[in-house]
Formats: sequence, structure tokens, C-alpha cells
Amino acid sequence: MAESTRERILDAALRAFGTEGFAATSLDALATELGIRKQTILYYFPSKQAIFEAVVDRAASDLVKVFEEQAARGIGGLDQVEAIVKRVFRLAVRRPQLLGLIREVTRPGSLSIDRLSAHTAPIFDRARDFLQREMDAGRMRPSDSEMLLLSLYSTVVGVATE
Amino acid sequence: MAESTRERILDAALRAFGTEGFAATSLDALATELGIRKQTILYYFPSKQAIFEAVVDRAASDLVKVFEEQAARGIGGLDQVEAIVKRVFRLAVRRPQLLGLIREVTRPGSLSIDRLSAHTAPIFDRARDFLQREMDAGRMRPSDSEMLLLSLYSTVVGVATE
DNA sequence: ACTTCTCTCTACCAATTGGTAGAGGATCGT
DNA sequence: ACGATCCTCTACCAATTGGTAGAGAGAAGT
Repeated sequence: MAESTRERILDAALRAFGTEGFAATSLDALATELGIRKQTILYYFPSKQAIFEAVVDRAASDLVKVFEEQAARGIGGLDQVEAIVKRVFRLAVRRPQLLGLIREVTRPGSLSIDRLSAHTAPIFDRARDFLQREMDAGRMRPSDSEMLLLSLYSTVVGVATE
Repeated sequence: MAESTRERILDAALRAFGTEGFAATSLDALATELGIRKQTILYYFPSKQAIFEAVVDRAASDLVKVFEEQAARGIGGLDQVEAIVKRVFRLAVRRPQLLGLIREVTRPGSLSIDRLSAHTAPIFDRARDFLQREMDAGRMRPSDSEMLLLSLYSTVVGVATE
């Protein structure tokens, strides 16, 4: 078997949740799309909510992986920030459902928002520490924040028009 | 009566569709929130889809109104563009549900996407004509497009940090 | 007094929803 | 040959969904 049923379910769920939305996606529709029965899905995941959480977990770890890979190169300075943002945005462009998924997670009343922030909190911490270190080392002045924003912006536009 | 029942329904529907999403919003929940019965809603609107379309229509006309008001001042040049973008973004910040609504409209399989573009098409046409005129008049060079983007960006950031 | 129109209600319905219970078919180690 | 485990299935259920039918209240016009 090239891809396990469980993985196939997660793939289809990511696409469906990210484009149609969580509420608009029924287990029956998901199953039909995969050529299986709804109960097969419920064998792998105890509930619809559990599928959503698994999808969020996997998407978040994909994101974290991309982040870590680029962060590990440690070229330092604004170039470092730019490179990371560029890679993350490339991922988002290549898999737009990820953005849709974030939208679903951040909906009011979502039970999975803690799950996402649990994954991303370490990243934000590292980013904060990095900026602090750069500033302490004199490689970046606090007033560079506008420059940073502008730099991020041009990166985003660059990737978008690519 | 300060506000007609029909208007109250549209207000609540905009908030609900824009934040929870179309599929996640049930007529029962909407009615309960308004202290009325679901069938009262269905008296004013023939179907849930019709409510959505009415909400889109109203939101779009709000947007168009803001646009027209600023466009009518006709100060010309990049300042004109900036001023319009600024006002539109202010509206979006003040009523974030509008952005959520756009997301719902642009979902795949949405039947209302034509409805939105019917409202916004004239705006885009006017914008294109405006840019063409400015370029023909020599007040803006085609290579200014990057400048334009940058200008829009700083406007957005400016409004956001406001 | 009677009709008409506007509005909100109760009562009900078929379809779909997420989820449970459990049968049966493979494939495995023994 | 034999359970045991893994997987997918059929059958079913209670709750919720969007929507229909129609009663009744109130105001307005005649």
C-alpha cells in the first residue's frame, strides 16, 4: 500500500477543512471522496473533532519543520529573518489549504486553538530570543523594526509574484 | 421600532456568517440569538441562501459607498489611491466580519461569488480606467506599479498599527 | 363589523448529521 | 488448525438541519 488509509484520510481532511471549512465538511462526503465508508474513518479517529486536531498537528509540524530547517542554517541578521519568512510563505503558496486551516482554527469557540499555539509557541519564543540577541549584539537596532516589517513585506510580495 | 426585524436579522447574519461561517450558522441559532423563532426569519427570507445573498449585497454596497465617497473627492494621483485604500481598510478594521464574509463568498462552490463581483466589477473598472488616465496624463509611469504596491503596503500597515 | 394585510407563532417533516454496535473477512504468529 | 489482531463493512440511532403549512394576533381601511 503506497499510502496508509490513515494518511489518506488526513490528506483529504486537510484539503476539505482548509477549503470548504470544518462545519461544511461531512464525514460522509469525506468517506465518499476516498471511496470508503464513514465508519472506516471513525475507526481511525474517535470523532470528527479528533480528525481536525490530527490535521492541525500535522500541518503545524510541517510548518515547524520548515522553520527549523532554515533556522538551523543560522546565517544571522535580517537575511536570516527574510530567508525563514520566504520559505514559510513558499510552503503556504504551495499548499494554500494550510492558510484555510489556520482560519478554521482561529474561529471563535474553536477547541483546537491551544493545540496550534502549543506548536507555534516555541517558534515565537525562539524568534523573540533571536531578535533580542541580534539587538544586544548590535547587529540590529530596536528602530529597525520598521525596516524589518518592510523587509518582510517585500519578501512576501516577492514570493507572491514569483 | 428602532430597527426593523429584517435589518436585525441581516445584522446578526453578517456577524454569524463572517465569524462562524455559513455552514456553521444554523437558522435556529440565529433566531435564538435574536429572541425570535426560526420561522420568523424564513418569513423575511425564503431560504438560508437568500439571507446570505442579502448580507453579501448589503456588505458590498457598504463597501462601494465608502469607495465612491472618497473617489468623488478626486484629488488625483497616488494620494487618491492611498486615501481610498485607507478608508476601505478602516472599514474592514472596524467591521472585521466583512473580511470573514468575503472568505465565505470566495469558497469553492459558492453560488454568491457572481453576486459579489457584480457589485465590485464597476469599482475595478473605474480603478483600471483611473490608473490608465493617470498614466496617459503622465502623472504616473507604468513602472510606478512597484511604488504603488509599496504605497498601499505602508497604508495598510499604517492603518493596522493605528 | 368585516376584511385585508403584516407579522410572528406552533406544529410538523424529510434529509442529513456525527456517532454506536457489532458482524465478518484478511493476515498474522502459534 | 487456531485464535488474535487489524481493518472495513452493514445496520441503526438520536439530534439537528433547512424548510413547509397554516393558525392567530394586531392594526388599518372600508
